[in-house]
Amino acid sequence: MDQLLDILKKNQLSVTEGRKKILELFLASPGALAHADIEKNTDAAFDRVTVYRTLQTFVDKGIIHNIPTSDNSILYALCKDNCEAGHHHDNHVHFICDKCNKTICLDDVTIPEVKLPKGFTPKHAEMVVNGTCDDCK
Amino acid sequence: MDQLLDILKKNQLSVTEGRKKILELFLASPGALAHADIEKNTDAAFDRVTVYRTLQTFVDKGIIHNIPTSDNSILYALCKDNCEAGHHHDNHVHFICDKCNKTICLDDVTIPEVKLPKGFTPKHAEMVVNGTCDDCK
DNA sequence: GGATATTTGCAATAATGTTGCAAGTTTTTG
DNA sequence: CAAAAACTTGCAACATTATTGCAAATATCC
Repeated sequence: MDQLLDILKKNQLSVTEGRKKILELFLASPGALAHADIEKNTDAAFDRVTVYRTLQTFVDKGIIHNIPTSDNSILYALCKDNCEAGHHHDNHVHFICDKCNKTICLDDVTIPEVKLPKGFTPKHAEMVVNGTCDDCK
Repeated sequence: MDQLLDILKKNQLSVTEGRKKILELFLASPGALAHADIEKNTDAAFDRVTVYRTLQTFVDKGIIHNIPTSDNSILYALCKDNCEAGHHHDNHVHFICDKCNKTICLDDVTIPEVKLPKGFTPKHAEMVVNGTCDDCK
């Protein structure tokens, strides 16, 4: 309970039912959530628009980050503590299980550096691995 | 010209105006293309549906592959020769330039292996790097 | 508790993607 | 080379996903 308020206040956000509920979902979820998941899990108690705006707000504040997927659904997951507004540090690998379809943040697996061709300067990297997760092995 | 027919015939595809034109665009483009790019560059000569279906056909045949992006637009790029139907070998890094916004296949940069936690079995990996490209440095 | 600032829900709109089917093309085959 | 067969296209309708303006509701500040 406290954790919720803590996070919202730290980011200078008004404490509202929607934000509390959505943030709660993220804290309770082992993996990433899509917009659709959130609508389902809140029993459509909040307007679609509110969910969109809440997610956007959370991304802006650095509370969650989004994960690129090949099938092009937008997934969101909690950021680690060291993320700040507009400055994400989510340089960990994301894992998508082909069986249960869950997306999991492998917080301990950092994205390796790669040597780029001449002239290319990297700023940020994303890495997504597909396969079978621990639960489905 | 020949190259176009070659690719289509190799994949047992009927040679049609739409497929020729769209494939031509890919051959001429240094980077990846989005559905919207293709509609623009063909002056809407082909129906939206046709473009969707052509892209899907090309992906199925292994002529192009799609690239995941954080901002969730679907991008497509040509596969190297060793891709076959249903069996892609596009394990190279993709680079998105923050300045010119182009997406480039770094065919020579292969995605590094990563050590996953116990119980996780990898099957496929994607890697996307943001930054400044050779043209915009 | 009341003024101010923020957030929400609704309605309308836009963008994106999918499907069935008839008409049009391409390929095959005799 | 023409007719048949196979495939592809465009249209219409529909479904899903996302965005914006604005008034009503809610939260914050004093």
